Amino acid sequence: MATAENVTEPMASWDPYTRGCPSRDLLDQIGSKWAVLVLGELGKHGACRFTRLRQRLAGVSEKMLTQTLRTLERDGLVRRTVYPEVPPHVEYDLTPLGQTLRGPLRVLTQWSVEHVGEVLAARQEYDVRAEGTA
Amino acid sequence: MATAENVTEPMASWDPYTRGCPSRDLLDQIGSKWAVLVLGELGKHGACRFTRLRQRLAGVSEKMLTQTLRTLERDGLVRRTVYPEVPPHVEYDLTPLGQTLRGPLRVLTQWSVEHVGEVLAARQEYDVRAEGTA
DNA sequence: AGTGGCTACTTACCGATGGAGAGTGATCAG
DNA sequence: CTGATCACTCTCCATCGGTAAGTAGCCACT
Repeated sequence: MATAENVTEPMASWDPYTRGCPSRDLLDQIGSKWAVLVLGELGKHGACRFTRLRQRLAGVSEKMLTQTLRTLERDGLVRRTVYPEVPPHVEYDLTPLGQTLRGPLRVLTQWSVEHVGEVLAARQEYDVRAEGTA
Repeated sequence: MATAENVTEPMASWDPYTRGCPSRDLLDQIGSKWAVLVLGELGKHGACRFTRLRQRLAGVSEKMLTQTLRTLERDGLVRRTVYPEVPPHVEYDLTPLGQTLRGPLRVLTQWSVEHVGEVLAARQEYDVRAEGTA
């Protein structure tokens, strides 16, 4: 786990339940809407260009895709490779660190797909009860 | 608009990569900042009152805690129990469906705690490179 | 010569979302 | 009749996300 030497302590007291802890921010980032989908897509199909990624993640705006990729790159989860051609050619793929997130995110994604029916049902039930109360 | 068929449908074609798919919304919800922490906390320590929860999730505003709990309740992940006393007494705990999320979320949380050091290091490196470029 | 197209972004604008903090209602202790 | 408790609820403001248009460099077509 200790790959970094000049950085902060190995782990000691990282706790997402503490205000301002970097692990909370990180948890927020990796759990965010577009980051989950970008990482999932790159994990499944390997390296991908900007426009292709944009098509795969139906509904993402260019602004958000750029922003998400920048953050992921800065966090060392995604690698950005530029081929200096015309027209521009840029490819994105997962770093080894990004690879380690594939499992956790796949599990989460699968959960949402598997249980979305139950959740939808619960919502209807809740809404009906709420109307009765109102 | 509540027909039994569209609710109990097993899964068929639910895909978070599709725009407007309920599974994408759900994935977004369960991965959101406060939902992860609320579910994690209720999963670890069991039933909890509002004020106690607010203390444990250092930094959450009352508004967001209320909102998060409402959403989680509506989605059938959290149960809200009111004891009609004065002063008010409300307890929250996980439903069986909520329990099934404990695993996936614990894995994600652990990942962020374990790898936050590497990410912090990557950020520093990125920022140094960016300054050199600028 | 000029127009448009390709690709990967930026930028400007605006409505939606999230956070800080004060207010609310019911009841009882003092 | 003032203050305390608990779980909200409301208001105000800053930040965020989405939409759409602009940018840069080179090429093909007219």
